[in-house]
Amino acid sequence: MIFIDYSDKRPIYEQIADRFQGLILTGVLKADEKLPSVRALAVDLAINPNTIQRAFTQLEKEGFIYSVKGIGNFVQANESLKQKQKEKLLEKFENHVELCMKQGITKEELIKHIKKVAEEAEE
Amino acid sequence: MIFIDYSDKRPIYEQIADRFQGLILTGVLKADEKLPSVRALAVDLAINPNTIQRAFTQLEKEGFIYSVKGIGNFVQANESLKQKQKEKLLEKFENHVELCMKQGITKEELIKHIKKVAEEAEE
Amino acid sequence: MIFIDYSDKRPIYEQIADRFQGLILTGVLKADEKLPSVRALAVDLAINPNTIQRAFTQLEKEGFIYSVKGIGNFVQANESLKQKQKEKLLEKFENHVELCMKQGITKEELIKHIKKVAEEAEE
Amino acid sequence: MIFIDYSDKRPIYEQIADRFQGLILTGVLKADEKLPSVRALAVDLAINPNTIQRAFTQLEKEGFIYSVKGIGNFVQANESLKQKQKEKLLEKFENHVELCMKQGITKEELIKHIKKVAEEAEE
DNA sequence: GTGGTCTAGACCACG
DNA sequence: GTGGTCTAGACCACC
Repeated sequence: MIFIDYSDKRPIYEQIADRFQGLILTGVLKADEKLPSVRALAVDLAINPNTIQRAFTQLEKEGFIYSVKGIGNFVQANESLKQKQKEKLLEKFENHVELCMKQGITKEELIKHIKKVAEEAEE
Repeated sequence: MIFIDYSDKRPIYEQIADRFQGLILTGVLKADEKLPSVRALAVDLAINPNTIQRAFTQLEKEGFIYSVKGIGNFVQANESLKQKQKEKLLEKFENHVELCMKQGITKEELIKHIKKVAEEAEE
Repeated sequence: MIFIDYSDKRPIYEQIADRFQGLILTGVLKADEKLPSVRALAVDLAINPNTIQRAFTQLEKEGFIYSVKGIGNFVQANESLKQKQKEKLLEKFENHVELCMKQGITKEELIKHIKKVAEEAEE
Repeated sequence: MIFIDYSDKRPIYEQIADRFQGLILTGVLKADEKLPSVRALAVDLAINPNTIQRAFTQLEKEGFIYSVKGIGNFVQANESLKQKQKEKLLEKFENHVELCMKQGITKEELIKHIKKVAEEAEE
């Protein structure tokens, strides 16, 4: 369910947080579902519990999960989060498109690549 | 011509290198044009000359500039670089598109945003 | 009558104690009225009986209820409690006012907000 | 400038973050001013550098400071933050007022206490 | 020297 | 057992 890429330059806790965020936003983890415990995950991934804890703390502050002392961490049921997330993605997308155009890539070319990705995804 | 964003998380030398890379790829800096000297830039930006040197070293390694000892650093005339750069951008673009689709954004929506950016750029 | 907010950071026993305290102070629970039994509440809220017991113990220590072994827990009839409670609230209120003023909020502004709340409550 | 209250139940890192937040919002620390270094503060307060770091990380995430690797942490110049902070305070204030009224405290009484605090502050 | 990340080990409150 | 906090000590990238 979760894995660490040590060749990735981003800190481990961020990788973990991002991974869970993805699982939540894509609906793999449903609302109020329990996440694995800090210690269990730490053993599983062979890393320090503190690092997991840090990931969870960040997820909680961002509103993706809520934690109950002595019980565990659970998925936060918040539909508006998905909307915000989508807006963020689109903003990043626009920035990227702008960058591409500055380098002389036409919009037709970009659209071609979108269709290519879409087809590959369908398969 | 060059500026530093201290609130940016990326290291300063990378910001500088990226900035020059952009100026070269967009044609603002032409082939064989002389870049500002390390010392002059260091004074100008009020940062350590080592940092500038590091940026230039990276640019040279990536093939954007060539340095002549005792004289200065110059823009590398290499058309194929632009091609490589374009491919890198498009690869990043495809990854982002894939991410967007995983979050349920349709390709029509993406295309709509491309057109929006294109129009804003024309103005 | 009682409910638990798991997204609340405060411990469960404290939430329960506070809730009963409110019910007593507002007069919903009258003097010498019997509180629900520890076991019944535990089943009802689907939590550990120890947690309920802890809430009741605290309430008893603070003088809001008295317990009769083998019979149950009852509301303490003590008018002076309300007075003490009021003083506590006002002390907290003054601290908050002080904080607001340190941040440059004028007393006129605060009074305006009080009137606003008062009007909303009348409706 | 900063002190720790060990009898306070809140975690140390939160106390420190709150204290700095206050100093920034009240204007004691001006925009772009350098905060004490993580290590220096740790020695000064006789606590672990990690704890300070945590406080700073939180302050940065909340937008009160920005950090530059290898240089230090600096006060973020953001006027809109003060506004947001004020709104938060007033919301908390209204909640408290509502609570007071539920316990039978009149608005006249509350206003009287505001004036009392205001007078004490003037002295 | 400075911030940022990680590990190891410990203690506490809660349920 | 579970999350939350703290300490001690280490290593890294950056300037």
